[in-house]
Amino acid sequence: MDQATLTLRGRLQPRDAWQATGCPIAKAMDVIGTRSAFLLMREAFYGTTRFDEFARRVGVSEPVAASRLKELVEVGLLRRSPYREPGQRTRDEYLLTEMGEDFFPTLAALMQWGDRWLGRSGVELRHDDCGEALHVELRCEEGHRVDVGEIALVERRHPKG
Amino acid sequence: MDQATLTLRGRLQPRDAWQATGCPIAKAMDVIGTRSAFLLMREAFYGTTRFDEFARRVGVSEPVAASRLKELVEVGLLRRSPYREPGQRTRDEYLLTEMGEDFFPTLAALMQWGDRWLGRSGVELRHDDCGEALHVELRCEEGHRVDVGEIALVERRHPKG
DNA sequence: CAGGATCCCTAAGGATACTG
DNA sequence: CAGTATCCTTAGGGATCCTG
Repeated sequence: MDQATLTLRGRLQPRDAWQATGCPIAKAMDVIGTRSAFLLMREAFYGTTRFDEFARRVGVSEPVAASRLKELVEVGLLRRSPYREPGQRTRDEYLLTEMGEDFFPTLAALMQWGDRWLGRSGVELRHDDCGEALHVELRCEEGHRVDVGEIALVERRHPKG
Repeated sequence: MDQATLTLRGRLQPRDAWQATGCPIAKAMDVIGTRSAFLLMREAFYGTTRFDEFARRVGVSEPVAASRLKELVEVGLLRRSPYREPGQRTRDEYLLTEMGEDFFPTLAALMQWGDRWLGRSGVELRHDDCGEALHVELRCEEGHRVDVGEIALVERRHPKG
């Protein structure tokens, strides 16, 4: 029996427990479940704020960029903020909200996975201060690094966490 | 100027650097960019291995389950393994590969985000050993916890990392 | 520059029925 | 139980053209 085949198995009786409250992954994917939404969020983290930059860098058409950005604003991951360049009229730029910033670990995890399994890209994330490479990891409140094989899914203990 | 608006901004000159090698997020989303694929992977982590369990628990129709599972096997996140129940003929079950297991942090990150911003679900992940709640975090090789505001995107230094 | 309007194509996904 | 086949609807996304 392969260790890799035993992950979580049999220790997850309450795996239907969220049928009542809704699986958070399903809820998340309902809200930002498209490739273009993920890539627009990536761009937001890379500092892109202007409509046409989003469209160009992500490589989607303007109509797609427009509807995705609108959805991301409605959902609350981005917000519009007025700005004015000298001699120009006031326009809006798209900025990350706190909810949007908090989405970064998901992108980082996906980036890490893609880099490892779908071929290395030419860039990597590093810690500003010390210059060392970043990675995403699972830790418990006690600070232990947790491996995929050491995880249990349980009914939530503290309602307000 | 809102701190939340400054994330990564201006420190990401090489943000087009992967136009050559391909953005890992885009590659990942090309491979598993659908809601049903994410949810099927969730189920695989929860120990589901049988076709009809996948379809039922994820809440998708058999045709959708069939085509997604097939894609996930082709891509390499799942593999088929023969099993036999007493008195039954041999069948296949779907098991996580190493590539599939390595996808867990992405799901955990999405789960964490969804739980925080889209309403708490009734379940949570915990560390088997100590029983404490899990979370996803960003760390550098030096072991520092890294906040979203302290990240730089740079061209990769060590080609074989 | 920042979109909206329109048209078209393809992919995601549900429903039903059928097979080894 | 583990799918396939068929049909249908909707959503994602591209292309082109137009507007404030």
